[in-house]
Amino acid sequence: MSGQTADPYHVWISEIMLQQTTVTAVVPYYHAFLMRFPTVERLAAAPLDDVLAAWAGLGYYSRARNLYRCAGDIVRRGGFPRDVEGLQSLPGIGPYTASAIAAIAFGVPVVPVDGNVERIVARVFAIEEPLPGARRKLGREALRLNGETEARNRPSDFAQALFDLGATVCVPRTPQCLLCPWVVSCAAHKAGIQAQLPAKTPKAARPERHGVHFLLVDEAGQIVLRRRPDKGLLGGTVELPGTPWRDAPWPLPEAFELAPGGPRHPWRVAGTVRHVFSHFALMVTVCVARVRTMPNLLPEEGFVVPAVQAEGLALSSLMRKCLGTGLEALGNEPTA
DNA sequence: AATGCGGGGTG
DNA sequence: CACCCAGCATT
Repeated sequence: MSGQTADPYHVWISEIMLQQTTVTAVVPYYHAFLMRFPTVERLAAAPLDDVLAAWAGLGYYSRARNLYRCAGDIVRRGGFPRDVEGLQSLPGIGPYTASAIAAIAFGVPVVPVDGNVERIVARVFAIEEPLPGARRKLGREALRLNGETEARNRPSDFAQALFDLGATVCVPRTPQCLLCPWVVSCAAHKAGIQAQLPAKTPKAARPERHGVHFLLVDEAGQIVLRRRPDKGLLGGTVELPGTPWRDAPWPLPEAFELAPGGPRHPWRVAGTVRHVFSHFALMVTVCVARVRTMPNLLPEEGFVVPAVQAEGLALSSLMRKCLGTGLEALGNEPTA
């Protein structure tokens, strides 16, 4: 598997399979796949279902669909693009995979930067800037590392050597520094921080907020909705009536006081819905109740609409989730 | 910028 | 057994 002779079809298949997937998981699939689809032409000519069947068990099945679309594109254009930009324009091929194919199949002097390479580079140069912000910097340093190695003029060998090192020695949690050929020049090892790198931006600690929303259904299949104010979060969208969203969870009796038609309905908990906004996460408890006839509602409590018309309204994805949870619970309930 | 997409490995 | 992993497409 060295140098400029690797078949781009083989490289492409293996790189797609190796996205988010370990080598040991890929190997049997890879061989079986190439037996079944020996060339890109044979792949493009096969039924999609055959391709999906060959992929079954590997996960991330959009990879298989993109692979199939991509095979058609490649055959139509008469072969693989031989540069990063052309490769990246193909479905399922992003920045990493485009660089990997270019380097390994075509000897283009680029360094494909995957998680392994990011980890190795962050450690060798002790780069403490967290990912993903440091991605560009790590890519530049990977190029610099390439220039300092014996394999500098063999992009394919350099890339594959880095993958091997990252997969077997410079592993995420417990790097095997005693086995590492670069231990003496590794800045992170020298500082004793190799296991802490690469750093990652702490996932923005979003405060969690809580609310309770209500799905009230009458015998005619009507429900109560209300419109949010035009300004602010989810402005102008339609929602199930509910409590304000606050930091503390709502004890149900307290929430029921704010339910449409008041607390005197047979409310029960249908489930919870979690939704992440940019600046906080929301946990919604969805409560449902069936009534024979709709109570009279104050205008601010909402309006009555047949449930089947709800999906035509401006429901946010949060409220679609809540409505779905509520309707599902009602559907499972023996009609009283 | 954040999320969903699968399955396998790890602590 | 909950958590973690980290390319690409989509939103």
